Amino acid sequence: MLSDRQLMILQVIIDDFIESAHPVGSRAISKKDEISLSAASIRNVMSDLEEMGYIEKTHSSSGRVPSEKGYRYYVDNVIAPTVGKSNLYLMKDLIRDEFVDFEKLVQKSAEVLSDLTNYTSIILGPEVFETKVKQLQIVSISEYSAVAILVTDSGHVEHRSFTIPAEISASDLEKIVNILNERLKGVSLAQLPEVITTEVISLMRIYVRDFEKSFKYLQSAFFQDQPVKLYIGGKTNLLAQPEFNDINKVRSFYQMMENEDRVVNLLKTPQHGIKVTIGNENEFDEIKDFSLITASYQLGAEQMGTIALLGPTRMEYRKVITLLNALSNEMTDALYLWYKNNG
Amino acid sequence: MLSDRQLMILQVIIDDFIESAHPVGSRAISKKDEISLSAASIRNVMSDLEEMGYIEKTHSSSGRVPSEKGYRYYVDNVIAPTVGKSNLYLMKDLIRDEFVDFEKLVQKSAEVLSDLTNYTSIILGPEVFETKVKQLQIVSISEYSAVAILVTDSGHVEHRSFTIPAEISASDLEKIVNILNERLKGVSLAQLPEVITTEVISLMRIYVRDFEKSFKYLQSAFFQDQPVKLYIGGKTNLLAQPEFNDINKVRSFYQMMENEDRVVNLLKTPQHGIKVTIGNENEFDEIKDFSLITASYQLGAEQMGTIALLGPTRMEYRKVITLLNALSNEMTDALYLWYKNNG
DNA sequence: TGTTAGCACTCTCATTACTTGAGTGCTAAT
DNA sequence: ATTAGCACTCAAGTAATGAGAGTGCTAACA
Repeated sequence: MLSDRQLMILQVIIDDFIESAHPVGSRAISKKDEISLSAASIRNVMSDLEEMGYIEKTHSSSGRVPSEKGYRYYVDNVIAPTVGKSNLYLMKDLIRDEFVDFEKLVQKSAEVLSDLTNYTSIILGPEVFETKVKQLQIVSISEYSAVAILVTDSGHVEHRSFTIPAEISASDLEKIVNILNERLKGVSLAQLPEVITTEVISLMRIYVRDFEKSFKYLQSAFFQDQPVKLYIGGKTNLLAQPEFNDINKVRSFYQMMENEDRVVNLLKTPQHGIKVTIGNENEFDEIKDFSLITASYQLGAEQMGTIALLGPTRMEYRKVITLLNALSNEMTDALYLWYKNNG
Repeated sequence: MLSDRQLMILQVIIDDFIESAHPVGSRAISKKDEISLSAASIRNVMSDLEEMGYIEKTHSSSGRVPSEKGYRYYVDNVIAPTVGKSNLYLMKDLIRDEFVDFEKLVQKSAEVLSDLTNYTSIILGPEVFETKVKQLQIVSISEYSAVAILVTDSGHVEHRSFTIPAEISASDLEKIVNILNERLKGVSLAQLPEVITTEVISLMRIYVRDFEKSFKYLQSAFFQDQPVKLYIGGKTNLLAQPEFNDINKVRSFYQMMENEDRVVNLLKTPQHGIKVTIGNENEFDEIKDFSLITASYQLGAEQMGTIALLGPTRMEYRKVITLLNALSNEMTDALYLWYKNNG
């Protein structure tokens, strides 16, 4: 347990370092208004804090820098209790606007979030598996090609074009669509593949000549992979951070960000609420110099998606956590309202 | 006009520099198999070339580096005549696969192109202005919201969700859709806004009560901006180039690439065929250290889109130009075939 | 007994000096 | 016209130096 004095000084060191990115020395601390101790006394405290592992030196005679353990303590014991009290109105503005399109909203949120923080924001779109098919439709473009359009009850639209094999006539196609529509309406996207392979296939076999071929095409057009939507904002923001002066860091960072799967895995967390991962706490090597803060937004008890901010370990935790908290609440509220309207 | 000897040496310098990124000295040149002159003689030639502006020194006693004028000469007089002879089969493979979806094709092309060259590829999707409305449809999601879906005769799908204002009934909405469909079918996207404001409005006024409000919503859902589709591949490739060791270059480059409008403007060229822009020849400051090679792919006489590669001025022009040429031809062919099928 | 002034010590960082090697330009000989 | 030879230039790496920031420890102080 830290004494009041130790806590105070740890806090000053972290706050100062977060702002300046330079190691903090005892003399600098003693000059702060809120500190009325001499540099020498502070040195004693710092020595204690270092022994306990909360701060460290970059070299034998340098000032002190927060360690990951230090940040962790700061996040858990200094910031956490104060979150939730202050409410952010910027976010409200963002969401209050007519809720036209969920994707737009998420995209915009990512943008705002990165602008506000100067870090990189990552938002994982809502899980679409639980949404249900509202309508399936095929618009034929020509004799040889058509577009299949799938609309879900959440207003999500997926579409694929595909070529119509010569053996299938226009009337066959129409039959297929009718069957599919009848049987698939209300089926959740997660169940889709299963329902198709069991029920629909037998139905189709009765009505449609040469159905295997038709089916193959439709399936290739639609039911393989339901990609997770990923929105990234402010990828260049981190370039402005001084810890990014090493070009190799830049390389490995951007290489990681280009790999969507990797980024998605980064955010997949079973946990609700805010989660802070500092430096090596993270399991991915590429971001062992970063901190990642994730928050989930949800609909009822069911998790929907994740918002995250990625920045240096020297991150403005207080600001970021408050912000993320507010945004995830707003999004949860918005989703709830919207869902209610869509009964 | 350059003498044979001068041309030969210029070529050696450029080839060597493109490969190594280091200034090329007279002694190094004289050691090449294809050169049978002493270093001293080469120095004389180099001195001439420098005076003419084709090469330059990085400092008073360094080897020579191609100038932009040098690259320009190389591209115009050394490479141009040899292009078109060699045909690339990799590209064919790419395009020969079932032409399922134009967007997929373009995206894949961007990827392959950047992998093959280690530069950054940028592809501008086909201009959709000339494509025509095939069908407009509105799927209502709930009492309060709906999705509008627009399918064009090129198989392109646009969709927006919007909220239905309380004053508009379901039957009104149906009427609106019917009217829109009837009048808009076959109208090109470019004409869309005009047709709507002239013809459709008056029609709607007759049939639909309180139409101004409905119209406003539909319009906001659709007819404002038709975004150009942009595909970028291998954004991180350039990071591997030695000229990218300056972190500030990295910053300004990535900042530019995040601005879609800027990138689109970069590629908008009235010219058909291959166009090479070297360093300062380009009007955008951010890429004055880069070379940009663009090729258009087309349908008939009508330009459709642009493929481009962005790399350091020290670029493998020969390879890149050949590649781009092949790809743009393949894409043009593919589009032609496809259009014929959709006659 | 906790606090502080004082001082020797350590390490980084910026500056300067030195060395080496690659490359040029010129001149004189071939 | 070509080339060998040589003096000269510059970049880049390395070593030496000094200043500045900061620490740790000890002894004096309230």
